[in-house]
Amino acid sequence: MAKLPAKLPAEGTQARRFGRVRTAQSTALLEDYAELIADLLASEGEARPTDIARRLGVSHATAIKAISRLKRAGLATARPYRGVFLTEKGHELADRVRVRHRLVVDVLRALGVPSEAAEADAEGIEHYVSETTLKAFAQFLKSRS
Amino acid sequence: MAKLPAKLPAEGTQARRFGRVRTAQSTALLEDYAELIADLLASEGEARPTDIARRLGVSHATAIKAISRLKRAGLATARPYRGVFLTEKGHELADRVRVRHRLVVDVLRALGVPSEAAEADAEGIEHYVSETTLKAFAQFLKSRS
DNA sequence: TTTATTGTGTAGCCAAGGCTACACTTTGAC
DNA sequence: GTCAAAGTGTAGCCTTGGCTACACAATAAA
Repeated sequence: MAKLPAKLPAEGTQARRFGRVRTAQSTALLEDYAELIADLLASEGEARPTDIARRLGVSHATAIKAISRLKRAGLATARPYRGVFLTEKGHELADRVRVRHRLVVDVLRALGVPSEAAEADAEGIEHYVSETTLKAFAQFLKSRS
Repeated sequence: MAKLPAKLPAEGTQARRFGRVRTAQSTALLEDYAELIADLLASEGEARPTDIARRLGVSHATAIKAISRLKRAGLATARPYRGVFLTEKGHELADRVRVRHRLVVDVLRALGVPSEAAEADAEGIEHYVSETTLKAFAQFLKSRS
């Protein structure tokens, strides 16, 4: 974990926001892995490192490293040669991520973004949408249906 | 720059999207720096590493390292102890980023997101909005005014 | 049951983006 | 003109998230 900067007192709005983005970036990847693992567990009954790697387009070594970060974060468990599983915390995260993803995609589509682009962009956008914004999105969708 | 993965042929949609997100992430920071430098040049007449660092809430060493990446990318120039300047390419990038940022903020606000959250979230979101989505956003704003 | 294929895990390398520590310029106040 | 303060730059360290290469385990085929 990166050490906290020497000066914590809010240096200004911009600095605070920039910091938030950095934090989000570091969790974005764990979120993606958690979601994919939940997905594989649901559809295949198991989540193996190689499958995960293939789905994400990375090498299996990269996937395995990410999995150990998940384990360290208390999101997953894995026994050698026996696949990966999510902890309760991991499942909760995956659920939250899935809901958020759908919401972002739906809003984009409601704004007139073609499905393909909506899905693709949501993949990046979703990690930076705050609770506040999420609520507004839900509200917006409800109001126009 | 990270080397290209061995297998380029699209492994599948998910892998392609994941890859796009990774690419966007690597340019996000350069975009933020370029925008800030343009901002400082416009408002202060000069962009000094320490100011940049303060505004972003990072150490000056970090800012200086980022500036040399900007130089390597052909986006900025700098002479020792003489501040940072943007190349034409850098200015173009900064302009594009600024326009995109405004558009994202405006759309979020139009969706009912409070200004503060809209500004903060846009900081993260903007880097992942494709041209297609941007066009849809512009269209949406125009249609409802 | 041996063996080939596939999967897993580890080690080691790289670049990015953080940090602190230290040395060197510049600049501004006497 | 000197000197202290502020700014700049470099070096070195860390973690993350990529990669390849190689060794080991499991499984399927002969």
